[in-house]
Amino acid sequence: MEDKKNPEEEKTARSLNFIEEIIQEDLRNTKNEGRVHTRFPPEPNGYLHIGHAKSICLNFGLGKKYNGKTNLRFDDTNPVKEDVEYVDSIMEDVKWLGFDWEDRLFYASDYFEQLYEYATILIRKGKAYVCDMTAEEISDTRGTPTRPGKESPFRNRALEENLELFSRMRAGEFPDGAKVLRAKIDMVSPNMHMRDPILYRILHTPHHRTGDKWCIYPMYDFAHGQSDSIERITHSICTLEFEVHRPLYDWFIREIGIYAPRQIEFARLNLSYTIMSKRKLLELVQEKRVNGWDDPRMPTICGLRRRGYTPESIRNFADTIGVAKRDNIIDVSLLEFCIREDLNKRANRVMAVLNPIKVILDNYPEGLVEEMETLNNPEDESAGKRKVPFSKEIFIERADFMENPPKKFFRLSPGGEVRLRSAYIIKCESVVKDPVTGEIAELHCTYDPLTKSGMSESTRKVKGTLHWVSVKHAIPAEVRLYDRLFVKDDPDATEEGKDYKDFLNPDSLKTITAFIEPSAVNALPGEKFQFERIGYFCVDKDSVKDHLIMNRTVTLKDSWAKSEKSW
RNA sequence: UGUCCUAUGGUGUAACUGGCAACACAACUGAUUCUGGAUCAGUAGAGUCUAGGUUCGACCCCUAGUAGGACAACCA
Repeated sequence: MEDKKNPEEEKTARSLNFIEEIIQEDLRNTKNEGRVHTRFPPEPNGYLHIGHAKSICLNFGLGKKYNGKTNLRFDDTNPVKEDVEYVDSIMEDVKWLGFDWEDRLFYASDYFEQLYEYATILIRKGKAYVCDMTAEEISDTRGTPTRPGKESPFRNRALEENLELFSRMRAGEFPDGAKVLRAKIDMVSPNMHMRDPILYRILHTPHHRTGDKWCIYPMYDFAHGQSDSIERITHSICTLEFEVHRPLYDWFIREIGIYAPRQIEFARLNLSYTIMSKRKLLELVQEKRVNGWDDPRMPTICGLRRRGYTPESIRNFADTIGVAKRDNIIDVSLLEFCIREDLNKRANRVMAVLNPIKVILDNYPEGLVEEMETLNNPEDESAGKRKVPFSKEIFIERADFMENPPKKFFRLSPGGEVRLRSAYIIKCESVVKDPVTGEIAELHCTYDPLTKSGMSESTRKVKGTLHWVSVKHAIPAEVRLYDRLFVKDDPDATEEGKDYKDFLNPDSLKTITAFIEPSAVNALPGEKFQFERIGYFCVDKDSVKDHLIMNRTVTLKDSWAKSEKSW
C-alpha cells in the first residue's frame, strides 16, 4: 500500500524559498555551468530523525527540481563514535523516504588520502603546524568569544620539522593526544573557529571502513568542506550552527586552491512535544525510557515508520513547513494532519472496540449470523467491499453509552436509538449493572429488522452511528496506544534544576486488549487501518499469527471529545 | 564586553523584489454525512519587535536600539 499514487508532487506554483532563489540566481549567472549538485552528509553515529528528513527532502528535492544530482555521503571522520549499524539504518531510511542516490554513495573516509595531501599542502605553505600542547593547554590558550587567544609555542616550527612530524604522526609513532596538526590562522580572530583550529588528531582506533590503516583522523571541519569540493557539490546546504564555520571552510578551499561549493545555512526543524538532539535520543534509548530507536514514540524515521507514518506524509510535511533561517517550533498537529490526510485516502476501514461493553439484542434470533456488506474505504471505491459478521451479542465502545446523557450526546442511552454501522438501528431497553461495583455490565437492546443497511427503511434517521463487533467473531488483539513522548511543548526549555527527562509523558504508551472484526486476522506487519471512529492503526513488526499487535498511529479528529473537555 | 544570524496572526511559511499583508495548520460557525471522521461554505485573529530616516508610497532599503539564537569538543 506504500506505493499508491499520490498527487503530492503536483505542487501548486508555490513561491520559492530563499535557497531556491539563490540557486536560480546562480543558474541565471550560469555558475557551475548550470549544474545543481547537492548532498546529504550524515555522520553514522545515530539514527535519522524527522529533522534529518527535512534536510533529506530539501537536498534531494532540490536535486530533482533543478535536474541535478544528490549524493549520499557519510561524514565518518570519528571512528570512536561511528558504526556500520548506523550506516545501514541511514541508507534504509533515506531509501524508505523515497530518495535515490543512484551510484553516488560516498564516505569522507574515501578521501582520507586526499585530505592528508591537502594538509601537507598547507604545511608546505607555512599555513599549518604540528602542536605538542595537551588538549587542556590548547583549550586554555584559545581564549573565549570575547577574549583573544594566545599563540602556541610550537606555532613557528620549521616547515621540514612539521612535515616530518606529521608523517611520523601518521606512521603511528606517537600516542593518542600527543600531537595535533593545526592551521596557522589567527589566534585573536573574533571568530573562534579561526583561532588555529585543529586539523588532525591522533586516534589509535580502527575505523569501520579503513580498518587500522589510519591512526590520525581529520577533524570534521577539515573534512567536510573539502569533501564537498571533491564531489563538486554546487550548493552545500547545512544547518545554521555551521554559519560561523563558513569563513574557515572558505579559508581551506582558498589556501588549498580547490573548487569552491557555496554553503547555505537553514534553520533546523524543531517539533513540539519532542526532542531532536541525537545525544538525548540516544540517552532515552540507553536508559530504556523507550524501547529502542524505532520505538513508535521516537521522532526517528524508523520510529515514525513503525508508528504507521508513510513516506508520503513525511515528504508532504517537509514540504509544508518550508525552509527559512529563523528558529522555529512546528506544532506536532501539523505532522498529525499530514498523516491523517494521507491515511484517510489509503487506509482500509475496519471496526474495532477498544473498551467493550456487551450488548444483547433480545429480539435477534439465537444462533443467527448475518454477513453485513460494507465498504473498505468510502474515500476510495477501488478499495472494494468486505463482509462483517453480525450476531445476537455484540460489543460496543463503553464511551458510546451514557445513562444520563447531556443533550448533545448522539450515542446510545436508555430508551434511545442509534445506528450500528453497516447493520441495524437498535434501541436500548435496559441496563444491567454489576451488583457490587455498580459498573454497567451489559445492555439489553432490540433491533429493528427493517433498518438493515441498504434496505428501504434504512433511510430512517438517527443521530448517532456506532461501530461494533460481534462477540463470538471478535479477534482479541494487543493494541498499543501511543501518545506524545513529552508533556511539555518544548522539553528542552529547561527551568532551573530540571531537564528534558523530567517532562516525559508517563502515559505515552498504554497497552490494552481490543476486539477487532475478523477481516483483520491475517493483517501483515506494516499494514495500516482506520479503526472507524477511533483512529489510524498499523500492525506492529512484533505481531505474529495468533497474537495480533496494533500500534495507534494517530487518533481521528474528535470534536465531541473536544467539546466534552470544555465542560 | 567580541563575531555572525534572525525578528510578519497561536504555529509555520508567503507577499510579483518598494505598491493597500496571503496560504497551510490550529481555533470557531453552519451545511452535509450510516465514521461527532472526511467533504463543503464561512468567521475570527497580525498592520509586520521598537524608534528614527529615505521615498508619493516601506514587511521589504538605511541608522540606532531591543529581543532571541549560534560560536570557547583532539564531536559532527
